[in-house]
Amino acid sequence: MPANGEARARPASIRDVARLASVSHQTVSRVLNEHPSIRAETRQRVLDAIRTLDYRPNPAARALASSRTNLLGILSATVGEYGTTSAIVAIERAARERGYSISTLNLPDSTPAAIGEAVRLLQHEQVDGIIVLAPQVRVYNVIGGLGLTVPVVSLQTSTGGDAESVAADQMLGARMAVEHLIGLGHSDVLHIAGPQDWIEAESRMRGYLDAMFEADLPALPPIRGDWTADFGHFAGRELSARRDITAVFAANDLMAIGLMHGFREAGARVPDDVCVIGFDDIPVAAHIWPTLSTVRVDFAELGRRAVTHLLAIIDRQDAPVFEMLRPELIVRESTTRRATRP
Amino acid sequence: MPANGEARARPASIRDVARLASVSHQTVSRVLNEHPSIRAETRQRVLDAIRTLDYRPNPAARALASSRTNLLGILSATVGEYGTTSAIVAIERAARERGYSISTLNLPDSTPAAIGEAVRLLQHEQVDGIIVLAPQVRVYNVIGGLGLTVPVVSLQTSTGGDAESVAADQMLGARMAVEHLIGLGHSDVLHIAGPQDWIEAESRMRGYLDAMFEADLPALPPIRGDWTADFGHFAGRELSARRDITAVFAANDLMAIGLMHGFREAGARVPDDVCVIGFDDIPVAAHIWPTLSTVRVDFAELGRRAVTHLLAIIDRQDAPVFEMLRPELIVRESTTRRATRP
DNA sequence: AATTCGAATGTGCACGTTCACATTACTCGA
DNA sequence: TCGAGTAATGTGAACGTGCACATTCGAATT
Repeated sequence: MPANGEARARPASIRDVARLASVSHQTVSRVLNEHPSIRAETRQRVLDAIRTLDYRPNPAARALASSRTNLLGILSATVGEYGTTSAIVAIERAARERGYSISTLNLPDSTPAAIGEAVRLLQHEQVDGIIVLAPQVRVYNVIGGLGLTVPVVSLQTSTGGDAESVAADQMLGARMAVEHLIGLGHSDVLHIAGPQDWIEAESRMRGYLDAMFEADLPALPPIRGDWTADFGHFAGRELSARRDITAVFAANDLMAIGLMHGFREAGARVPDDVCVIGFDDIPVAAHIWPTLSTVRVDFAELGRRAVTHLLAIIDRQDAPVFEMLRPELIVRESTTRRATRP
Repeated sequence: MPANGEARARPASIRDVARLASVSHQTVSRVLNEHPSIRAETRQRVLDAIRTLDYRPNPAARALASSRTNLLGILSATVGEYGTTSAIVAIERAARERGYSISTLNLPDSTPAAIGEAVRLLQHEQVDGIIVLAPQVRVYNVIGGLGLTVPVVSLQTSTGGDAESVAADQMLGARMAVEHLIGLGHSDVLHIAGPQDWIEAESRMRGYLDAMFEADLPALPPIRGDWTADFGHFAGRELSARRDITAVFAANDLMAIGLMHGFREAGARVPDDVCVIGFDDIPVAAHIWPTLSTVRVDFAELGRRAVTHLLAIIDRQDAPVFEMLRPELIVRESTTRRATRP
């Protein structure tokens, strides 16, 4: 009969709990994992012992024995962007609420080698699933070709079939923006697109093209940007020479803001000479001058859906099918009704 | 001699490597952990076997055996803010480069209960160290009172002694901003501060007060904001009635931008009627109208330092002592020289 | 050639959990 | 009253690594 009055250095283990509750360690394990065949009175005794000892199962041991880690990997390419950041925060919250931890991995670049290495690293950490927030076509191609065994859910893919449920209808959002401009009487609407490889860039451009086509207006060749305000700034200065353009739909708010800056420097007034609308509704959009019209997407909700979806796959349940998230048009000063042409 | 042509379901273990290299598993372990007493030829044989089998040590097993996880916890309160986000990305990169993974935990609120629970959660994940990005005095008090065994490094603490080396000199930054305004001839400078509990808010306010005092100017009672552009907007409308104020130093860019919005709505022109300077240099600051003067802090460098510092503590080495990071004053349109008073 | 000592390597167990299987307790019907 | 069948619990062995200790090897010293 060992004297047990000593101060314990180590945290309590499952066997300590078992001893205190006068059961076997396996019974404790059953209580923890909600096995059905446990007498209510026994369960209570175990739970009491757990509380008394402030016992928490050791995740490393659990992972080793069960090869389940309760860890979700986030593979991201573009942290710093507003949308990505919001989504990540939401994912982390949602995951914690369900007992999962998050391991983030930010891609240094999106070469196939880097992507492959990143995925291998996450896989090696034995994550139970991966959420991909790297909306570049290339990334999906690489990951698809890797023959992974861990489930992967990606935000904003519009290429595959099943990932649709974790996407916002960006094409629709872009259409809403462009149709809004057309509704104001603009017929010469230019699009500043995102980089070629980006899925979101493609969807938004597609929305632009569709809206123009349906309104029977000639679509202008889009300009490829890189999402940054600096690029928008540059483009604005270049474009101000072209008097034929009366409205611009920029693929994100940062480029829209830079664009307005460029216009301003060149003497073109927004919205009087040219209207500008962005995409994302970043927090400053409502406060800059002129306040920026834009399209809002609930990135946080997207993140939560990704977690729900992924956990369903992990637990081999049917993943709930969501409709694509509907963006919201936010009209502000940068697209007020312009004087109709004489 | 076992036939080994079978397809393996499980990844290779340390014993598989040992068998292939004709050594004991312990020798493999020594090679992995860079034990000095290994014959070069043996090491090479082991390394070859590792490459052949694409072996990677199992983190869960390693954590269980050594109770070291190679995991760093990030406790954050304010993701979404530009500075925090930049720092987190940098931390993650720096940590990965040194073989550590990151577990992020975003505080839902900063009540002592939530903080305690968060820290306990991280501790229970057996993180080797924690980086705190929750610059509220309260948070440190709670954590300090917890008697933690894992090393904690926090960004931007100015209360304790040793954490100084992972901080930017925000007080200096604030002084630079205010002295800049004073240099332009302003004597009635108002400060829009951050929330009371925030260390950064206090440092920036202190810088304001010091600069005013040294210039022999009366410091106006600061207004407490909440970091958001919306608050700045509100404050701007309120303040525009006060004609005595000719310059405002806002504790961050978002409030500065909102403030300019409020002024604009009330008919006060920036910088002609009132100058505004912010803090952070968020990406849009250079592109809004008027372009925003501000103070730039290298948050990414701060994050890298935090990692360096923390790993040194974990490895029981002397932590390198950095000087506080020096902020940089960025002068733009919002604080151009104003007409001197008649 | 024997002795010594450090370098190089091997052996077995511990870490804390889950899994497969074994055992005991209880319920119900004949 | 007994057996069958299921509910409830227990036993021992993994999982893959690091640690403490034991052993062997080799060269230098006497």
